[in-house]
Amino acid sequence: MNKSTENILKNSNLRNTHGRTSILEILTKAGKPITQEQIAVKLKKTLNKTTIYRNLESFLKAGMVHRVFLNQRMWAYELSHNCTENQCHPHLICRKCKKTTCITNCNIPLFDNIPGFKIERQKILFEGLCPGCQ
Amino acid sequence: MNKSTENILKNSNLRNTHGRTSILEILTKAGKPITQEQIAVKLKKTLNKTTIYRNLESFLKAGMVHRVFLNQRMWAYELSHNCTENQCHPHLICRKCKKTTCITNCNIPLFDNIPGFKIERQKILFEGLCPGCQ
DNA sequence: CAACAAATGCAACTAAGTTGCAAAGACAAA
DNA sequence: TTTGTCTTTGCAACTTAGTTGCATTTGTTG
Ligand SMILES: [Mn+2]
Ligand SMILES: [Mn+2]
Ligand SMILES: [Zn+2]
Ligand SMILES: [Zn+2]
Repeated sequence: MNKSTENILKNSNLRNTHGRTSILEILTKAGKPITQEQIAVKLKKTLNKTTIYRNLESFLKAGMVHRVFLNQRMWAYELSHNCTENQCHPHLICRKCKKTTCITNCNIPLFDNIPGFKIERQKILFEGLCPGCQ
Repeated sequence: MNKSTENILKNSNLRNTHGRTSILEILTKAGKPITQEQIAVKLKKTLNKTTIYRNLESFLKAGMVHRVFLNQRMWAYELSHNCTENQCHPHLICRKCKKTTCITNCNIPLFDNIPGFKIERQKILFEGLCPGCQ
């Protein structure tokens, strides 16, 4: 909807459609990884699930979003603006409430000194308790 | 088949069946996370996939195996003997050959000092190049 | 506005894992 | 070693998450 979203799409050679801007808005508001289905229910004007998946795929290719694995059998997507080139910010899955939280206020070094391997990207998943569950 | 497998099963109140011992042998030989299907093709005497899943589930509950996430849409299972209580050993997925390697010769600290959170377990996934692909 | 490529909706399909149930098997007590 | 009971297994049908093909619609550029 807003100017910056429009420009982001243009710069990635993606057409400015209602679906795309809505999905980006929803991802921005979410502030954490969400699934296709969660996106679908938040949409004011419904979009076919195929379309949602295809849009997410195009965002992925353009580097605008990341696909995150969360111990369930489905993907979750989030804006990649809190990640560096070689490290996604970590996530925590709460043992009690099962919710996922982005951990962005931490400073975890990249462990790229593993003999024999070239480490390009590091992803960390924590299990434990979120602030609300202790 | 061997005595120790038998005892492991007994200690977990799991009956000593041919399927269980074969799956455990296969997991031991594999030395890395493998999927239900990969287990199935390695079996000398075929087992129904439901049975494989159910056995893996019982091993999981007993803490004998871990379920590992590998950027695909299916689970991989491995013996948990290379993990500590609060940290699975990391895995690397090679960008070139797509193979998964266990990283067991590293010493990565647990990042449990994240304000507001109680970290109980840490899982790391690396992307990069394996020794054979550089 | 016209032309064209890109995006969408729909229905059918695939893949991974799950469920219910009847039959077979493990194991311990007698 | 037989018996009884509880566990495990196989099978078929089902579920869930995501994908594919194709006809229609829409965005963008000139
Ligand atoms: Mn996040
Ligand atoms: Mn491993
Ligand atoms: Zn919680
Ligand atoms: Zn490799």
